[in-house]
Amino acid sequence: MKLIGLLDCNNFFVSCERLFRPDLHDRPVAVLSGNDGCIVARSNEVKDLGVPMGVPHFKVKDVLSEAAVTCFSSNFTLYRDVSSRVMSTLRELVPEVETYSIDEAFFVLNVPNEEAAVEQLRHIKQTIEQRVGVPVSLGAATSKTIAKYASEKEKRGSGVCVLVGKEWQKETGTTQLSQVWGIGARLSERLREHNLHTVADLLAADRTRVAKLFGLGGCRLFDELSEQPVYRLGERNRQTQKSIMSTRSFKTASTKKSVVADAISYHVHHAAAELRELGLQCRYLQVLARPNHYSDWTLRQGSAECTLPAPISDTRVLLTHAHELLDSFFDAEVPYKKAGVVLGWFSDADIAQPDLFGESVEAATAERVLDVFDAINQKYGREVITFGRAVSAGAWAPARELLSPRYTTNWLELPSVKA
DNA sequence: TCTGGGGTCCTAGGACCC
DNA sequence: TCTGGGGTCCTAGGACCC
Repeated sequence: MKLIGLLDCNNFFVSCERLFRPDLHDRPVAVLSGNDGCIVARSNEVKDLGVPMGVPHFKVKDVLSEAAVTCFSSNFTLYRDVSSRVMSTLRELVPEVETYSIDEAFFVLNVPNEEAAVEQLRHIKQTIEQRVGVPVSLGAATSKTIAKYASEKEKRGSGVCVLVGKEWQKETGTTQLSQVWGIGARLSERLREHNLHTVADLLAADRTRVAKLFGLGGCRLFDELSEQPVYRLGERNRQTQKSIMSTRSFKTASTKKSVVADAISYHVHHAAAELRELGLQCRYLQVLARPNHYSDWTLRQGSAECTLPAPISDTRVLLTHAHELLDSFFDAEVPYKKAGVVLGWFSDADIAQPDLFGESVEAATAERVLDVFDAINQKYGREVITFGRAVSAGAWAPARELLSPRYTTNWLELPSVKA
């Protein structure tokens, strides 16, 4: 039988932090979002305290300090590196892998029967935990949606779970629809209004009625949960990505144009570097700046976009356009709290059509400048050199006061071991 | 004082056309 | 009484995910 498996790293960001802080292994640990704003990862100890996911840090500060919780600012450099170790290990063990997020991957499981599937999952779990050191949970089923549920089910138990046929049927009566992948707050409320609470309730309903009430998404859900898989495994890698976004909230709001402009410059540098790293060029640029989401200024947000005459990845050209766009909507009355850029409409840099009237000598020089530019920044850390002002610290830069070292990707921050 | 950042996909509604 | 109808394309916004 051919099953779909799901690998999920438990409390991933917390586990990454613990990897280099063994003293925190059975201690409560939490990781904060950018700007140290929200809780985005919790160890089991913190979950048991009743601290919800995504809650603003300031709301639970007292609870956290009372329980002596160790908090970290998010350290994506570290998490990305650990993630790639997990994924490459998984790739050695199974034929087909789809990286779904930084801490999850779907994969194909070819096994003679369910017992063998459980065995195989155990083997994957053991290998990853031994080689990489972060705890993982695995699920397998006929469809992605059920596999996802299976991986959650034994998270605190054996860590592996296969749900096929009768085993899955047994679950449906007690599985709340709100727990199902793809059903968020809105949809689960609408389902409740129609007296649909558990998976069994939904499966007992008439499919055409479900289609009418809940559209395409409802149909897919219905099929996935009836073991009629809709979503296939597909390599959704970075080459097929459709947009690159770089945005960030400021530490404090600002009405100054120079501050917002600095932020925009920084984000253009950041997004363009990523674009080149992927070997892509873009034809779409959007610039946005918005006030605090929770203030009276909510409706005064601005954004502007443009289509570029030819596909590019040159930071300097993007900077020019970005600042023109900012000029077009910037409003000196508004206290901006967040700014960013979005790049889109990608094409491959190798096969991209050059501008019909572009001067090829200039283009070749530009390319060499950018190669050197990227090489220097890669060697000495991001944004060591920039085109014009692109300050990564200052009035707009977010707070990251509890950051851990980049243990695995920066020579200066390697952990030292004393014998 | 203090509420993330980066994505994808679907839908409804308007514009336009014949 | 009776206001065409149906198709396509585009876009903004919503919902969801991690």
